[in-house]
Amino acid sequence: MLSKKAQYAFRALGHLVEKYDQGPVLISEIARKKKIPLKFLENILLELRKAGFLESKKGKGGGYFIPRDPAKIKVAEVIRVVDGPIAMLPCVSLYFYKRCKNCDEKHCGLHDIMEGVRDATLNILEKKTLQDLVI
Amino acid sequence: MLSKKAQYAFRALGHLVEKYDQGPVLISEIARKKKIPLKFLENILLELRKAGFLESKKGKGGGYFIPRDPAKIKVAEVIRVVDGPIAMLPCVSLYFYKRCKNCDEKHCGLHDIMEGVRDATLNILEKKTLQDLVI
DNA sequence: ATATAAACCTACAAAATTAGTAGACTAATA
DNA sequence: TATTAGTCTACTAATTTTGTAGGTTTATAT
Repeated sequence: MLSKKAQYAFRALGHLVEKYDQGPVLISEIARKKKIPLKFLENILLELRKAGFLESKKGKGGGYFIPRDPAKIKVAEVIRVVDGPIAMLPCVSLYFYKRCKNCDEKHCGLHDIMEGVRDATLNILEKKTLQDLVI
Repeated sequence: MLSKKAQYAFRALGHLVEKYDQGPVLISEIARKKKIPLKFLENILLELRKAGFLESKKGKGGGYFIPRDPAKIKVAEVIRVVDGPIAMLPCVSLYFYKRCKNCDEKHCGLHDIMEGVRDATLNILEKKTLQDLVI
């Protein structure tokens, strides 16, 4: 399951995609429109900005905006930044790999199964982008 | 990510698949061989038994065993019992569905994306069985 | 019968993670 | 220089995860 934080992040990003190229959007507007706790959203947007998915502008007329083509920002990337690993086991994660304690990956059936699941999942999430958030 | 509990569950089930049709296996043996905390494992096996994936026998010569063809018990079923939902969003879960608050599933891009992920994932996990845990 | 073996069961506790809040700080604009 | 709006750190509260304790029940062997 995606965390609430990740779900909020996608809701906010969806809003910003709709306002793409229309200048900065206030955090408070996003919070109100999308019913997201304001201070929580602040932290989330900050994190997304530090990861390069968003840019911001301070002071009057400021706010957040998507700084590049939303169709170039992959859903998989966003999940990794906000929630961490996508895979169902550490030992099959591409970006957060940790070897299994007490189990040999070469002879572990679960490992192989979850490798398959990871590939099937990433096959979708690496293709879908922020643009796909709005219909 | 699968919880530790689920990972332990699969490790234990793998051991029991290897001992399939060889009579009951002691919890303590599984715990020792698979390096799983004994009392935690007790609870896990109990849960698996109540879900019908295992049977047990008390007293001397007792223990746990798989009561039917391991190739008939799906990995997806086990995950649902131990960890709950497999889907990445409540609103696309088949067995643990909850509608989205503040978002219309008909016009939610994330919903559609995660529906695809769910299908791709289940396509694997509904086919793989306990038999696939051992290689 | 009785001792022993082994699973059963409930409840609890500790640790980790997630969700959300507070409040002072910095930068941009008017 | 007042106001607007994002930045940042740290904290708290809630929930979930990961275990543990300890007595109860049931089956077997002597």
